[in-house]
Amino acid sequence: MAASPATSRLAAPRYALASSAKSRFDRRLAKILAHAVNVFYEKGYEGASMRDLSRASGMSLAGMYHYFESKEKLLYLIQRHTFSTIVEQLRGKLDSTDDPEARIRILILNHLEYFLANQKAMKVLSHEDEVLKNGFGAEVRSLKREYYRICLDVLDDFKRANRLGFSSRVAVLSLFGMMNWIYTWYNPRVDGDAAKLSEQMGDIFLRGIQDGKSVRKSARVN
Amino acid sequence: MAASPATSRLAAPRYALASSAKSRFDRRLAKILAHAVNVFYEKGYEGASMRDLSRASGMSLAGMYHYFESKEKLLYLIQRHTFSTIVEQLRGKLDSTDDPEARIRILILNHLEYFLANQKAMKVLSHEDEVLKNGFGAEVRSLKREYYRICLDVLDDFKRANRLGFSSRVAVLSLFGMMNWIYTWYNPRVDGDAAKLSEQMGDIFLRGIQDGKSVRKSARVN
DNA sequence: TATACTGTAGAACGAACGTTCGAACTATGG
DNA sequence: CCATAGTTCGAACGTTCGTTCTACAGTATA
Repeated sequence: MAASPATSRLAAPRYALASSAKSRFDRRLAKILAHAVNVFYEKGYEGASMRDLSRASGMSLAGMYHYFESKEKLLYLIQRHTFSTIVEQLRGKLDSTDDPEARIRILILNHLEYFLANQKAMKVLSHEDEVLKNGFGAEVRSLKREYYRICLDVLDDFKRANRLGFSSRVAVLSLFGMMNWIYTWYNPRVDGDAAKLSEQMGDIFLRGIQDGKSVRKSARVN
Repeated sequence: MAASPATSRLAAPRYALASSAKSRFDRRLAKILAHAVNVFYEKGYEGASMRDLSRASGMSLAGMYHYFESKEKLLYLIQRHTFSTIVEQLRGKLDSTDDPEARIRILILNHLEYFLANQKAMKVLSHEDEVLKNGFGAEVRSLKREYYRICLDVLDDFKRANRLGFSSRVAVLSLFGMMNWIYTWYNPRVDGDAAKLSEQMGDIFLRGIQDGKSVRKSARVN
């Protein structure tokens, strides 16, 4: 048979990556993933060839297949790692307070901090979110739903605490839009760091979902 | 020689499409573009093959090349048409009033109306915005800057009229994010039509960029 | 009816794609 | 020092890619 290790070690913590993975295999794989992120970031998933990816990692084309069985799995590993890390981080930080507004601020800051620190991975996550099919796609979509659920709950708490009437769904999805879109325009020199940006977006969003006489209904179209 | 018409008619209003294009050639091309939008929408630019595109238009692979000289040009024609139409529509509608807030409402409604009515084309425009290089890319980017400029001016008017202090850049780009992101989540059955959505987003955004005691600075993180 | 141009498609081009195979290398442990 | 497992890669597989060539049918003009 002579099966490759990636397929033979069926159980075992193959593809650890999240925790303190120590084996030579895991460290090498993590390096490959990091280089692959750069290539996917620049050329897109379909536009990046296995030859591009192997060149970027300084490894032969065939050698890559020792670490993962397909290009699709490579994208899956990147997306899973990125998504589960941001969910994990958010969970930890939200524990620090019960104040509903502060929790929304935390959510925004965490998202933008992670987004800007891992901009390329986050673009690959946002931009290539429909290419994974079947099993891999289902797993990533499940992580996404989990993240969405957490944020929706944070918003619902705020809404209840302040007796507000906005649609939580539209609000949270609008907020995601504001934040995820930055990969198309962010420039550190003119836009500052995550703290500055999250304060600005937080201000807009938090004022936006609260009641206020400031909005003149008369100015509405139709 | 036997040059194809697409390359031989050098001057002339080849690729009219925007205005009331009447020739058999233009009508057929418009049909192909419409079908191509569907395919790009579902598979992405790189993921869609010329064979997919020809199948969708019910035309042979070779026959397509009578209407445009490359796959890249096909994407360019789609993007240019979509973008110049939305810019043109916005220009027309903004003329109807001078009220700064009403103009922002118009901008949002126009964007969402067009976005939802041409959701597939708008996704192709948003999602495949980096694949066009050189000449084609420069032209589309120029249209994008024009649209950005108009929106920035509308926001600046509002800011000046109400003596507000927000960053117009961050505000307009956040607004684009809110609006453009909807292609990832919009469901007509639960989210209603463009008018409803633009009222909700308009409320969030307009309150968000105005001053108000509602935002507790104390709740800020760090 | 002869002439010229427009529109269409079958077949093929070379290049690039994701993936596989087997041989060769290196590291480890008895 | 040999045996074994883990790691690497050149070469090639079959397929699909975007594009082109050529021949031919349709249509309008003269």
